[in-house]
Amino acid sequence: MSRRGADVAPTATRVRTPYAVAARRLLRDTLFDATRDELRLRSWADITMADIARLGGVSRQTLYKEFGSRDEFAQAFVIREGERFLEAVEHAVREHFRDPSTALTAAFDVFLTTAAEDPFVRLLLSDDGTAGMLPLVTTQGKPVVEWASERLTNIIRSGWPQSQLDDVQLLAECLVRLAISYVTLPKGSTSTTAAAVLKLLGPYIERAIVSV
Amino acid sequence: MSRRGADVAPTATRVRTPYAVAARRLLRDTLFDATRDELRLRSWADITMADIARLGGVSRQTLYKEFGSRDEFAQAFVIREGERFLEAVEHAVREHFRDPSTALTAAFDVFLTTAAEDPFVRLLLSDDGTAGMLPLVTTQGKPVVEWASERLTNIIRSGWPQSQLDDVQLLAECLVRLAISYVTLPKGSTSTTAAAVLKLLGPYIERAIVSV
DNA sequence: CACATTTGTCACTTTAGTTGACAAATCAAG
DNA sequence: CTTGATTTGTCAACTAAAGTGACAAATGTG
Repeated sequence: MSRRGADVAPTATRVRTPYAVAARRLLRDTLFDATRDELRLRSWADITMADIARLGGVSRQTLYKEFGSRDEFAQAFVIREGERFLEAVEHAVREHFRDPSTALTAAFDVFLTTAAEDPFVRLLLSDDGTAGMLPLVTTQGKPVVEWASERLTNIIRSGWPQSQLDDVQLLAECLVRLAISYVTLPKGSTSTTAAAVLKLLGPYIERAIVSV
Repeated sequence: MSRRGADVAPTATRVRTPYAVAARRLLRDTLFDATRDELRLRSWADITMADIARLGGVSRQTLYKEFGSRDEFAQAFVIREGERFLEAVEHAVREHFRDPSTALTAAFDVFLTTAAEDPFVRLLLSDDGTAGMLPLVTTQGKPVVEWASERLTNIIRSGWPQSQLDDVQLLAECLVRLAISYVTLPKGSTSTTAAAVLKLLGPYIERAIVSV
C-alpha cells in the first residue's frame, strides 16, 4: 500500500467526512448550541463573547478566530437557525415539484407555521427593539437574505431546471423578503397569507417558470 | 460578569459537553466508523493501521497516539460495538427492575437477539479463525469481559442497590461470559437459552439479590 | 464626566496533529 | 530457510490549532 496518488481502489468508496472537517463543524455547533440555550435565559445583548466561549468550553480567542466578530457570529447563528426552516421549505417544495403554484403555497405556509412555533423565533419577536437580534433579519439582514435567497434559488432550480436563472433569483429573493416580513409582522392565518402571496406572484410564476 | 470562581448563577445549568471532549470522541468515532465500514469489504487482517488512518482522514501517528497499538485499537473497537448490546440490555433490565428473574431472562434474550441480528457480530462469527477479530472476545477477551462485567454490574446495582457488590460482580461476570459463549456458539432459540440460564442462576439470584 | 465592562487584537505558550524516517517484527515467495 | 516487501511501532522535527494574558479602543452606565 504505497502512498502515491490514487490509492488502493476506488471501490464505490462512500465519501467519508474527514475528521478535520467534522471537528470544525463540531466547534461551530458547540458554540451555536451554547448560545441558543443561553438565549432562553438572557437576551443577546446580555451575552458576551466571553460567555459564549466559556459555555462552549473554548477560549475567547478561538471564538474570534472562527467568527471574526460579534456581529459575524450573530449572522452565522441566525443563518444556522434559519437552516431548519429552509429544510422544511425544501421538503414542502419537493412534494409538489410538478405544480409550482401549489409548491409555493405549501412552502410558504410551512415556513410560516414552522417559524411561528419555533422557540428561537418567538424569542426574536418578543424582542423590545434594540436589545436583541431582530436587526439581524431586518436592517442588518443582508447576509441572511442573501444566504436564504441563494438556498431557495437552488431548491427551485433543482425542481424546475428549465427556468431562467435570473427569473428564479428574483422570485427567490422576493419570497425570502416577504417570508421574513410576514414572520416578523404576521397578518391573518398562515394559509391566508400563503394564498395571498400566491395570488400576487402566480402570474409571474406562470410566465417565468411554467411556460418556458 | 466578572470571571472569578463560581460564575453567574448555577441556574440548573445543564452540563454542556465542552468542545475538547466532544472533539476527542469525534476522533475516535470517525476512526471506528471507518473501520466498521471497511470491515464489510475486507477482513480485519487485511486492514492496516495506515488504512484506518487514511479512511478517517487523519495521520497514522494520531491514530497511534489515541490508541497505543493495533491490538488496543481492536479492543476499543469491539467494546464500542458491544456498547450497543449493553444499551439494549440496560433497557430490558430497567423494564423489569422489580423482578430480577424476569429481568435476567428478558435481558439475556434481548442480548442474544440483538447480537444475532447485528452485521458486525455476523461478520465476527463468519470468521474462519486466525484472520479476524474473534480472538478479541475469546482468548484475548479479557478487556472486553472486564468492561462488559463492570458495565453490567452498574446496571444491576442501579436497579437493586441493596445487593452485595461482590455478589453482583460475580453474577455479572458469569452472565457476560455465558452471553459471549452463547453468541459465538448458539444452541436452540434465544428464549430457550435465556430460560436455561435463568434456571441455572435463579437460585443464586434468589439468595444474593432478592432476599437481602 | 468618570468608571467599569466588553470588544477586538496582539505576541507568546502550549497542545494536537502531520511528516518523514527508521529498526524490528511479520509475512509471502522462491 | 532465506530473501524481499510490508507493516508495526516509535522517534524527532515541523506545522497548525487552541489557550493565555495583556492591552487600547469602543461602549455603556451611574
